[in-house]
Amino acid sequence: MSPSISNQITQMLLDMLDRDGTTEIRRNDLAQSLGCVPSQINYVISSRFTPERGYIVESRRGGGGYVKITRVSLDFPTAIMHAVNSVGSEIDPLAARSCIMNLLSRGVIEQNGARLIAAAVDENALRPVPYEYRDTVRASILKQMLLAYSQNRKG
Amino acid sequence: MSPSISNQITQMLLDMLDRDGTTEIRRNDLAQSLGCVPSQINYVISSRFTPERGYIVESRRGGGGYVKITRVSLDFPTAIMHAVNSVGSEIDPLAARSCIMNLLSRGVIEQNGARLIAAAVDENALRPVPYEYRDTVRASILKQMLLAYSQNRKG
DNA sequence: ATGTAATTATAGTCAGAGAAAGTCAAATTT
DNA sequence: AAATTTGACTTTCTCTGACTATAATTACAT
Repeated sequence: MSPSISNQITQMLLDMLDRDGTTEIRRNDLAQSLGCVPSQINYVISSRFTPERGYIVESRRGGGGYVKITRVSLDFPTAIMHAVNSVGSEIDPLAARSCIMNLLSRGVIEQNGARLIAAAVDENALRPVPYEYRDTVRASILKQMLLAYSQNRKG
Repeated sequence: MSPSISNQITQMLLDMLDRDGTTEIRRNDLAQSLGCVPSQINYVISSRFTPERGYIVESRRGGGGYVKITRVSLDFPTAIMHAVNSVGSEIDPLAARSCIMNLLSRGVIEQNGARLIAAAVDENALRPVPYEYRDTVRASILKQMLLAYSQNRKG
């Protein structure tokens, strides 16, 4: 893991979330204590704690304001369907990765499956497809695989 | 073994890999320290650390970016490596299917894995890719997935 | 005491600068 | 001819700060 500030913030938030699945912060304080500008917290949240990835974020401005992050969890079929539906007709490498990681971290899919799916939709595997089609192909493969995955086992 | 810069880079990466099978570099730093242009690192990676030779490469751009190379474990079934090498640069749906079935029937891969791989290289998933590229893409994906599979525990 | 205005305390947005890595094809070496 | 070397250009990800939006609190007038 790279030592970028964004990654530190991410890690810190994940640690807090690991305790009870929810965390509430004061944006400015956190930024202060990490030595970055407040808006970077927003950047991290919007690039990593997305609904796609299984988080809901609420906030409030003004005096006594806060930012609250909650990790949501769904049952297997619902989670898979949700994921499939969220994919759309195109998906870029980062979003695909997020989608897979999200399912993995929530225990919807397993490490082995995640690896296979990740390998299939990786930019590396898709190199031979013309750039303009890549995200469309990625979406197609991802959806097919998730569907196939849901056939896989014990519900 | 000429002392070309590419060979030096290769050797350095191999040395790093010998420690724990994985290595993460900052492309620009490495290029700097070896006195070559950054893009030469890409050349080395794409010419020597290929899936056929048993390497998985991941990377990230932007601040805190990196290039990570992983060598699949030395004790993984040679059968998989054989399969990867037998695939070539193109493969049609039928051949792909029989490749997968073959590995499955020999117990090299499992039902679940076979299903995922089959889904990914299926004509259905690849529909969005122009016909002329399909078999090439299929080959690329298949190889990447088999390689990823060989990373799975209890293989 | 009550309603309104001013002030203060937060958080959000966005565009631009900065930091890596990737691509491609021409030039060079082997 | 094939492999290597190079650098100009592209794409992606991160960081920053000026500006905006909203909520709570305080001040003030009635």
